[in-house]
Amino acid sequence: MPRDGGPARLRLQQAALELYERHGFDQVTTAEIAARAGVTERTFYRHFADKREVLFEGESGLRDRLTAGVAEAPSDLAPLPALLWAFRSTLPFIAGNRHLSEPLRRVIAANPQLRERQLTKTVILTEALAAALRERGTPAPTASLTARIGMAVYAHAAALWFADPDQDIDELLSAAAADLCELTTPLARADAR
Amino acid sequence: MPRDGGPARLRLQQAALELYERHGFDQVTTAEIAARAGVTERTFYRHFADKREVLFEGESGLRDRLTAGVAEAPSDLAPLPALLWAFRSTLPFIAGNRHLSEPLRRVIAANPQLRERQLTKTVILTEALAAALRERGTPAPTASLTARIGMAVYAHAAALWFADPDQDIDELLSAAAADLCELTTPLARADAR
DNA sequence: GTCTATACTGAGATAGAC
DNA sequence: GTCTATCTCAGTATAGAC
Repeated sequence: MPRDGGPARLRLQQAALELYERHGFDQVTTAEIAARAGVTERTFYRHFADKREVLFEGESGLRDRLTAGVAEAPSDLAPLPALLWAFRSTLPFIAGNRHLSEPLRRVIAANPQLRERQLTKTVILTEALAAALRERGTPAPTASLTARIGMAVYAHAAALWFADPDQDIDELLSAAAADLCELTTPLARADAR
Repeated sequence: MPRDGGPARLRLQQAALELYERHGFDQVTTAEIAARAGVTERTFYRHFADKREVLFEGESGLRDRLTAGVAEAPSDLAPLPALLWAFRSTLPFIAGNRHLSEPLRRVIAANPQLRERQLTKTVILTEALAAALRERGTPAPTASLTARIGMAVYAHAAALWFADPDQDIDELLSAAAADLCELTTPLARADAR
């Protein structure tokens, strides 16, 4: 069996993104992707659990950066500020990779199946952030709630940024955090009930 | 074609839940579900878009109740308190249906495909809540962020409740809201940056 | 209601790295 | 020799087209 140069995995990812973007996710078969990558269809499934997963390798990279950011955040920061600190530390990376992540984003946005998979990745990321907070000593329930709230703020800022890329993402994140404070002040007045 | 008694749709839902629970989602074919419901496989796909969707009819009921709750909430309530008010108004319904929703919950939790679909339903619910807040006059970006935060609080409380059903879900929701306030106080001190 | 494409799975064989 | 990546072949079931 001739093994040509590059790793099949990477070639499959590139082939998939190109074909998905050109013809649409539904119109591309795994056989086509495999053919373009120079391997058989079965090999596709050895590397990726299904037709969607081939696009989401990059997610784990972001996850690693964010959890590392939580670990590196100043230890005197409270849970939520520590999370926001971690988000800020990844913004340069995100903004810098925009030209690469943009086509991927478009492909995912265009297909329900891919959007569905991305939600799963978001949940995994949320759980990873909760675990990272627990590593800092945050109690488990607090860590879980903080991760959910932090992801909500982050997702909100990201959505605004994607809607209007000219805005500064750092400022959007700060604004979202400030908005969160405003939203919760009436709750504090009403006390625990 | 003999049409026996009950509506096919309901029989399909019941048959699917029973079979999924007994044999596992992956091990059940749509043909088996249809046969058990006394219809053809084609009829299954007339009623439900895919093998998963058959389990998620109840979600739209909860969505309707929650959006109605947001509309009915006292008009002087700020967005987030209004949302929490709506959540509280649905708690009796949720707690009351527990014996019915429990097996459904187990089936969904046991399968990644079903969990993935549920996440989609959660996103749809979040967007519906944001729309309901806009109907109350909440500006669009605030409505969106509020819906995300509210869902985070609700999901957190629900997770704790499912982990320990003996706790009072109303108190769990209040506690989650109080925890949210505590989480955000250090943010307010650090100001907008 | 019928037919079909294709996503996905399983078992077993081969090729090369170490 | 082991281990891993790949291929071959054969099959099932979902979902969509007709």
